[in-house]
Amino acid sequence: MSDAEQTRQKILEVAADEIHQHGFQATSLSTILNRCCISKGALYYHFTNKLELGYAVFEEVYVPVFLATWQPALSQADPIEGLCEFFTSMCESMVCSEAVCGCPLNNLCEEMANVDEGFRLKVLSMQEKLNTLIVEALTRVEGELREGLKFSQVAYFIVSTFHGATSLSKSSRNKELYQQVILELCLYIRALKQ
Amino acid sequence: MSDAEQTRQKILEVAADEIHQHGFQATSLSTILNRCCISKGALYYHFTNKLELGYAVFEEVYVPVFLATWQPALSQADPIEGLCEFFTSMCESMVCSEAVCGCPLNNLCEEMANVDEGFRLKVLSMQEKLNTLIVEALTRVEGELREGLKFSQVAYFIVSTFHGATSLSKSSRNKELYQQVILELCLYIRALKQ
DNA sequence: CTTGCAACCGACCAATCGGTTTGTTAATAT
DNA sequence: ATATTAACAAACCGATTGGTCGGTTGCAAG
Repeated sequence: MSDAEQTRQKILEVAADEIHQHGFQATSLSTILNRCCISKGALYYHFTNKLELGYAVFEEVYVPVFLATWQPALSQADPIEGLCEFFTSMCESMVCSEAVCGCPLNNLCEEMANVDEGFRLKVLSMQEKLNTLIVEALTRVEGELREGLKFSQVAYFIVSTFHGATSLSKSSRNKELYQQVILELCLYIRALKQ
Repeated sequence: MSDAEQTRQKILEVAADEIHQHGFQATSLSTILNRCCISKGALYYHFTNKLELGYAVFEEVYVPVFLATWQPALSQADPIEGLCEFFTSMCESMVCSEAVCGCPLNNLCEEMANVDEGFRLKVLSMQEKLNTLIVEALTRVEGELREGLKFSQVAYFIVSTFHGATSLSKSSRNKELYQQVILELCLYIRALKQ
């Protein structure tokens, strides 16, 4: 990797972390510059402005991580159990002490959907993509599931609940509340089977 | 109401709207001043600083509205149907064209839980309060419900899903997706009955 | 008639914001 | 050897931020 590319990646990495922690609007470029030990000239050499930096973070950091997080659960032989184990492991890997920053994508959705159309469409696109993945996984084991289920509706429901649980854990900083919602969600998911 | 109190209320009202639309941090005091047609002196006569104004908006605007929104649904003879009708009506009253700003409390939770401890605790307190209300409502009709239900867990689950659905509607600006999650949520809630 | 205070005005402040511009340096191409 | 360019550094910019402060007004009590 060239020096320039290394600089760019460092900026993306730090920016992703800052945006995850403080949101896009509250993220200060000067903070990113300090953490990267670079000058403003370097940043504006690689990105045209703050918004484009935000888009790049979304596309090149958040999206790949997001997909890599969900994919394994859904590509398991039994996606029902795959999802339940995924949610449960998210629960266990949650460290109480450190600040809970939530899902970067969901955060951007909450913060930016009304502010910038670009962010809104990108987030929406990812939500639809995830929905498709879940629907495909459910369709794969359709025979084992109850009849009359609307897969897309179920998929949106699952993701909504998961994000809602994440939101709850933000305010409570309490593993337990989060765990309760996840437990109930797993009950719901397993009840999709016949 | 005295002139001073009228000024204070006007500030609260406008600030509540601005925070709802743009979040707390992105809300500019000068915008509030312009909309209220008052000077900075007036604002700082009534509130010590921006944070205290935010707290006041939370306590005196958001909380009462929040409770007044949920209470009727839960105090119905059949809270199960009450909740379903409440969610459905939220769905119908949603105007597609106008920007969806989400639930003010949930917004503050997402934005401020990691930023300011005061906001976090206030939001958490309201979430617990709402949970208690739902648990009480469910307990009231315990006989009609399935056995083995953990009411608190169910309550947190319901609220999480509802907030997740709101978040989804933010990015999609699509009544339909929101409606789907709500439909599935109503299925879940009604299935709580024996 | 005066004194006092609640209620408010608006100029001012330092700090910070995102963004621009000019300058420098090392490497590479000619 | 010279010219060009990629890859930055750093000073600088106008705008805006939350916040302060000395002054002003209207009313009400003495």
